[in-house]
Formats: sequence, C-alpha cells, structure tokens
Amino acid sequence: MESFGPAQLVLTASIARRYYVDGRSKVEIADEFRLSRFKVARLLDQARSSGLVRIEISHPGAIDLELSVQLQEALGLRRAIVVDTPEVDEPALRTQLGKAAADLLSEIVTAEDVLGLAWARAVTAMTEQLTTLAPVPVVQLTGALTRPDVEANSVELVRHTARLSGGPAYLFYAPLVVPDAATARALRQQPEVAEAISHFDSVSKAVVGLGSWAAGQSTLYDAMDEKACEQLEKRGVVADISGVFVDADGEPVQSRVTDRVIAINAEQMDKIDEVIAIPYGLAKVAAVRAAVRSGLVNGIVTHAPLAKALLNETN
Amino acid sequence: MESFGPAQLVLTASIARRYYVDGRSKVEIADEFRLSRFKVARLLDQARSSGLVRIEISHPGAIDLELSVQLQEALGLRRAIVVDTPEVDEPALRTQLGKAAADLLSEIVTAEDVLGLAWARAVTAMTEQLTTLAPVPVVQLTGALTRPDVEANSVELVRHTARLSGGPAYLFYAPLVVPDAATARALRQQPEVAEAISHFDSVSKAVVGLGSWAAGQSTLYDAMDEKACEQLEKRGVVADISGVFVDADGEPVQSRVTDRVIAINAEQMDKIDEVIAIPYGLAKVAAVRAAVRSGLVNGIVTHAPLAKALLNETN
DNA sequence: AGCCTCCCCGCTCATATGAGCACCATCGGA
DNA sequence: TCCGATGGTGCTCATATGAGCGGGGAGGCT
Repeated sequence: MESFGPAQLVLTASIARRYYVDGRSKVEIADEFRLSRFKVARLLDQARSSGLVRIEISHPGAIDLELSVQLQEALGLRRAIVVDTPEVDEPALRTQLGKAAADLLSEIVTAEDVLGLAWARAVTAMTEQLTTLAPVPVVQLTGALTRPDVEANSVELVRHTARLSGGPAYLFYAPLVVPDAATARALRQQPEVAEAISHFDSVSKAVVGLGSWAAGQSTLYDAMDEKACEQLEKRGVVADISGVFVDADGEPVQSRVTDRVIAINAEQMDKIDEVIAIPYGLAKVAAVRAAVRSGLVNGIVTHAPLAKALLNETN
Repeated sequence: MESFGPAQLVLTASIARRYYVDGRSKVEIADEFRLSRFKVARLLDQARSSGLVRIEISHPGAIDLELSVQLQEALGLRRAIVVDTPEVDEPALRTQLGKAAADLLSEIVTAEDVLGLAWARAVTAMTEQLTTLAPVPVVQLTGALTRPDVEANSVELVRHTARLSGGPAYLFYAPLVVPDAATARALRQQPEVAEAISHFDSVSKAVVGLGSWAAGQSTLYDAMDEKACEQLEKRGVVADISGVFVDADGEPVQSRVTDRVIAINAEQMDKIDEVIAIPYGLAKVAAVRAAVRSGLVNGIVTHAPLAKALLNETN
C-alpha cells in the first residue's frame, strides 16, 4: 500500500492535477482517463492520505492565517488575528497590531453596534490606525491614566474614534483608579460618568487592554499603590482586563481594590458580545490564557511569537 | 473584491482548513459557522481563486511528478517519468534513469504482454536494475552493436531479461548494421533472426534507444560509415529510434541505408502499443521531439534538465 | 486440487454540490 | 425623490459524490 510504481504515481499526480488545479469533476476525469469514477475517487483519496497533494493556506500579507485559525480553535475564540511580524521594537509592534486591529474593527463594526473602548496603549495604537468606522456610539469604558510616555488619554481616544465614526461619544474625565472607594463612588455619580456607565449595558463590541499582573506588564499595576498590588496578587490575580481582575482560572476577583477602579466591571463586560484584546509580548501568556478562560475576552489580535507560545503551552 | 478585512480573511482560512485539511463537507461547515452552504461554497471559491489556498503536488522521491505530468501533457505522451536528479556524470545518470525505467517496466508489463527490447546503453542500464518482471516472451528488436565500453550486448540484454521474467527469449546473433543490403537480407533469413522478426508484430511493449543523429549522440551513427551518415543527414534525419530514422517532422526516412540495418522497422514499431525511450542529455532535445512527433515513441523516462528543455522549447 | 481469504472493482442509493435564477438591499445619478 | 445598476444572498433542480455492498479474481494454505 505504501509503495507505488512510477506509472501509478504519475497517473495519480496527473489526476490530482486535473482535479485540484484544473478543477474538473471526477466524472470528467474518469472519462478522460478511461477509469471508473470510483477509481478516480480512490486514487485521489490515496493521493491525499499519502501526502502526495499538500494543501497550504497562506496569503501575501501581514496576517498569518494558519496561526490565526489554530489559535482561534485552540482557545475557542470568536476571533483571532495573528500578525506575522518579526520581533521588532515595542512601538513598531504596537503600530502593526494597531493596524490589524483597526482593520478588524472597521470590518466588524456595523451601524447597529455600540462600541466600547477602554484605555490601553494598544487601543490607542489601534485608534491611531483607524480610518473608517460605521457611525456608532462610542462609549468610554474606563477612566484615564495619564502617563508621561503617552500623549493621548482615554478621553482623547474615545473622542477621536467617535469623530471618525460620526456617532455620539460618551466620555468622561476621571482617573482609572482613585485612592479610596468613597471617592470612586462619588465620581461614578458625576453626570458624565453616570451617563457613560449607563451605556455599558448596550455596548455590543469593545476593545480592551490586557495586562499581566506584574510590574511593567500592566499600566494599572504600575499606577497603583504597592499594597493594593500585593493584595491582588495574593488573591491570585493574574491579569487585568482594563480594570477587571481575573485569576488563573479566569474567575473575576473581587476585592476592596476593585471598588477604587472607575471602569466597567466583570458582569457588565461579560454581557458584551465581542470583547477584543490586543496583547503582545511573551510575558503575557498567562494573562491571555486567564482572560480567555474567563470568557470575558473572546477576540484577540496579537503577534506570532505570543500566538505560538499560547499554542505550545496549551496542554 | 481583491481586498478583504482580516475577519473575513480568517473566516475564509478557517473554512478552508475545515474543508481541505479536515475534509468536512460544506453542509457541515455551514452548520458550524451558521452560514448557508452557498456562502461557504463561495468563500471557498474565493479562497482558491485568490490564491489563499495553494495546492502542491509533490512527493518524497526521485520522481518529479509535477514535471512528469507537464511533460506528459505537453507532448501528448502515454507515459512520462522525470527523474529529479542533479546533473551527475553520465553513468550515474544512466543508472538512475535505468532504475526508474525498470520500476516502470515491472509495473506496466503484465502476463499478456510481449516485451521487445532494442539495443541501447540506457536499455542495458534498465535491465541491470530490473528485479521482477511478469513472465512474458522477450523479443530482441535489433542486432547487436559491440562497443568496447559496453560489456553487455543486445543478446545478453534479452537473455538476462527473459531469465528474470521466466518467459521465452527470441534472440539472435547479428550486427545492427552491415555493409550492404544483400548481407542484411541474408541475415534476416537466418532461422533465429527470422523467428525473432516474426514476433515483432505481437510485441505489445518495447523499450528502445533514442539517438540524436550526430557524432557522439547515437551509437548507430558512430558505428556507421561516414558516407551513410551524411546521406541520412541530408535526408533530414534528426533521430534514430533503435535503427528507425525519422526527420524533424517525425516522418520515417527510407533510404538505401535502411536496408542495411537489422532491426525492427518503422511500420512494425508503429504497431507496438507502448514504446518507451530513455533519453538524457540536453543535446537530445530535437531527437526526442522528432521521436514523439513520429508517434513511434509514446513513453519517456528522462531527467529534469531535458524535461525542462523540452517544455521550454515547446512553442 | 480445493478451499479460504483478501483485495480490488464497480454497483446502488442517499447525500452533497454546482449552475442558474430570483429576490432584496444598497448606492449613485438624473 | 425615483430609478437603474450592482452585488450579495439563498432558492430549485440536475448532477456529482461518498458509503457501503456484493461479485469475482489472485494468491496462500491444507
């Protein structure tokens, strides 16, 4: 069965060519070669199972489709886009991912959607690459974190996107995290904040940030007091999804710290149909896995090395 | 039409994977992805036409299937085997081609066949590589040419093959070319020669030599007197197929020289169902083309460079 | 030889598939 | 505003295809 003569081999190749390349039907091929269509079918089966015909899925672009599909299926994601880019410096990488995410967003957002945007550098990178967007309401999902290295803040991000889209913007000026729960409560009652929050339930698609709960791996971590960080770490927090903390099992972690965050909460995020994150860097493997396990994040735009790491470690 | 969003792209890739790699049906895929089967079909069409799925035919062996099929179709051959071997020295090449031809012969010769063998170095190389053969009569098609560089002659070649096969051998001792027609006539009436010739009509498969009509490109040319060579050349002879001379259009050339050759003639060869030649070397391009055009030769075992040359020059 | 087993072949019939068509939404121009 | 063009969708129906079956030939064993 495993060894064929050369005539058989060439015949099979010939038929495979006719079938796959020329796209003729098996009946036609059978007539041409004076074989029964069953024989043709068997030869084609044989050709495939013996590896004589190899089918590759690829395309001339930045997206590694093979990896994308694998990642999507392995993690059970609604969407996965893997950008095939050599490991360049972080800003360039963010731009690349931002472009891919922007393309994705333009494509999947329709006029019926309500778009939610959280604060994250990757999300900023995305909005910078965004050129067209259906006219939809854009809702700010988190308070702003002002960092010296980022000029745009959460507010600008939302405003810019809404302007591009032509839809209304629901935005507010407030920090992402405040020193105590009472302040947070007060802020949440501010009219603009309250209005934005009131729209959380109608958000149908969102782009969020995704941080690994460690120094330098989450802007929120870096912005928070050490005590709070440690407390959350002790509770098993592995990832923060734009202010929603989850542990390695994907369970949202409640804590006093949670109350100090001005952002969408786990329950609200869970109701959003599509939540897309744009993680990069191998340090985020565990965070991504946790976020996906939580079910909160169901779409990912990332780069090849992280995608491969996610696939490899998937036990 | 030519630009898709990444989501579309990944969806298409996903479907292509399911269809081509996993082998699921379009209906199943449609159910899985909540699409109509028509949509799935259209996406798959799109994927193929846009080059997203690429189908390659290859295999881990010495035979270049792609080239073989192309050659077969371009020249309208019954069989074409192209051995993919780096341009090595001639004897090694002959061995390689001999092996391929031997495999081919073992495969296609059945007990109902009658095998004809002409004299040629390549045919000798083939018989040396032959290990199994259905029990068939083996008929010597040409007289022998004794050359200092070849130990086996036409007779040995036939005897060896017949022994391997287990069938009867029809062989004779006579030179391939004699000084005059009268001698040839006399030789043809010798009992063994006459008997072999009487079997020419029943030969169903034959392996022949193929020479380009020029010095060093045909053992027959080299063995003949200069005058005869020139005369044939003047008549437009481009190739000799084991003693049958053909011009560039593939027309057999009759001449007084023809009568001096002890070998199968054009008419008899034309009746043979499969006639296989084993040409090699780029100098033989024109000869191969003539031989194929004549319709006398309908199977070829060769190497990649010659195959490519034949394909390129095919206007 | 006689028997058995395996394998190869081509059949039937249910199902999958493709070609062509009609419908509908969208969009640009009169 | 209306109209025609356009493209995308899913239908029908004829055709292609796959699963499973039985016949028969080749080869091995007793």
